[in-house]
Amino acid sequence: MHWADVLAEELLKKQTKHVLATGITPSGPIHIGNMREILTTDAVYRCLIEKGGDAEFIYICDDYDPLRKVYPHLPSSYQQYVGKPLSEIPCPCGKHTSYADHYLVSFLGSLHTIGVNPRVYRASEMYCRGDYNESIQIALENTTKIRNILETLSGRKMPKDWLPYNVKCETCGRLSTTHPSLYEFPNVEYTCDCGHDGEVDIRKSGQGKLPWRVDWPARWRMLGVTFEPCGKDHATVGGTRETGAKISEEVYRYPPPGLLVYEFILLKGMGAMHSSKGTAVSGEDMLRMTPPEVLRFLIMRNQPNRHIVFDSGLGLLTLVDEYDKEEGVYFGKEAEIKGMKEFKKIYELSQPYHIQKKMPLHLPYRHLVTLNQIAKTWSELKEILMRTGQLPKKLTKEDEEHLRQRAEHVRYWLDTFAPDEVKFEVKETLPDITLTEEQRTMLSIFKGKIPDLSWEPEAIHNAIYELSEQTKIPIKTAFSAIYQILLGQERGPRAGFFLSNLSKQFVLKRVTEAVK
RNA sequence: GGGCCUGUAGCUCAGCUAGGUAGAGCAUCUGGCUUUUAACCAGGUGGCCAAGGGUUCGAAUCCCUUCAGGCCCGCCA
Repeated sequence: MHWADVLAEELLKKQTKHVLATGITPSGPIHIGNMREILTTDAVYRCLIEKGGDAEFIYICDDYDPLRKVYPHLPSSYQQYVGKPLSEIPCPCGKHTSYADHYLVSFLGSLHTIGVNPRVYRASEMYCRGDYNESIQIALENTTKIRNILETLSGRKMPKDWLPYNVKCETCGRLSTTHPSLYEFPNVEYTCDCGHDGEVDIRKSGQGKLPWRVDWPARWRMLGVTFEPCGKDHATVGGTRETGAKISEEVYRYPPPGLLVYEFILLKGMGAMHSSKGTAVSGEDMLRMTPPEVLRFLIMRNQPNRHIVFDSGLGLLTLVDEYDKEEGVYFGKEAEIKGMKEFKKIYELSQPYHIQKKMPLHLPYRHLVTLNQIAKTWSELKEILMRTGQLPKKLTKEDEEHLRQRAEHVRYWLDTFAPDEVKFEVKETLPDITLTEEQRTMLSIFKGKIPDLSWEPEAIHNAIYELSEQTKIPIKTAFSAIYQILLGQERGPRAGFFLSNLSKQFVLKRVTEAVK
């Protein structure tokens, strides 16, 4: 059974109604780990629905969290906002209503692309609307209990007059610089590093926030959460997962949800992804270079508790090939490979939206890498494919859209992470190169042959071989001459294939210029 | 100090949530193909499943111990 089915069945044993939650703080651009949290939840959600469960998928945007520091992606002027809730900090680009919104909007866009559309809650709204008021009061009244749980389980020492409540300073608006000192219903007294001392009435909303370790369990009860994945960073002994479960049970009297721990996604050769460290491959990059169904495939085929190594180089091409292979097997066009388990379920879960009735058109992904460097736009690319008979005459809308999307992803990959060895550029004019005498001879014979040559990969390839024999120059040298006059480099994509995708006139013209 | 993950062919890994003859891709070798961005086709070689113990008629798979590597936590979240 697929892991998502196993989890769904475990949940259904308890009850049929479920609320699956994910919570991600919009403190910066989406990263790959977030993707895993979202997609893991989505997989369980889909399985629950499929098995007749009554499930809801929610996303809680922790936009009331204070800005921790000036992250690498921020201008240094953001120093003044450190400590303020993300929802009350101006947008870095100026187009959104707040800092949090800036990242939330693109995050939700990314989710939509990969086929995830949860119900969105914003912590800032929940706090300001008063949803948390009761939870805050419960927490404050159980200060000793919470304090004991935290000190016992996590082994950390809390300050003497610690309270499970972070006041937002009425003067400077910061959450992280205040020190609550005394709670006497309904007031919390506090001092702030900005010099302001005061007290807030917790019956009024939006005056402060529960610390994370308390906020999490409070929210479970409030929203009826029954399942939530968490990264392994939370899963350590004495970590938030453990203290959260205890606080949920003993303070909020709510059975803690199933807290699935997922492993991190590592980058090949770079280690773990981390939201605040500014890593080499952002989630955005990953989404733009990986087709959505392939990204889902990557998550779905791996058990959540195993780490995944994402290779943004040639490994990406292999991943897409593997996806296509699996697709072929799913539609019965290719034989199943021994040891390929759960391929059916994995394929289904990999689809962002619906499953196609017919198998999508396959074009080798590596080939798209070549074509994308010959054609500049999708319409040019399509024209080449049509002209060379690589596409069926009647191209369905779905297939065209599928190919166009893949072409876009390939293009982004080429612009960013593709290794140099797969890159080339068809030069607009004859590159500044020096050909040997024998190469010139070969090319001039080739020039004579072109007009009558059937412009197909094999024919072209054979013609070059004949030339090599005729002129007695090594085949390598012959190929090299062709790459040099077109690309200005020694090597290139498979010659026959490559040339057939260029127009005959263009090649003839270039060869003519080269032997002048 | 603690937690999680990993250890299966030369390399990358699947198989471990069904205990029942050890799998794939790459590499290598053979044959075919006039042989290029990690070419294609057919076939072959290749494994004490990290080590040890236990459960079992039967263990890569379940349990315990050990070893090695990776990541995370021990500020905040």
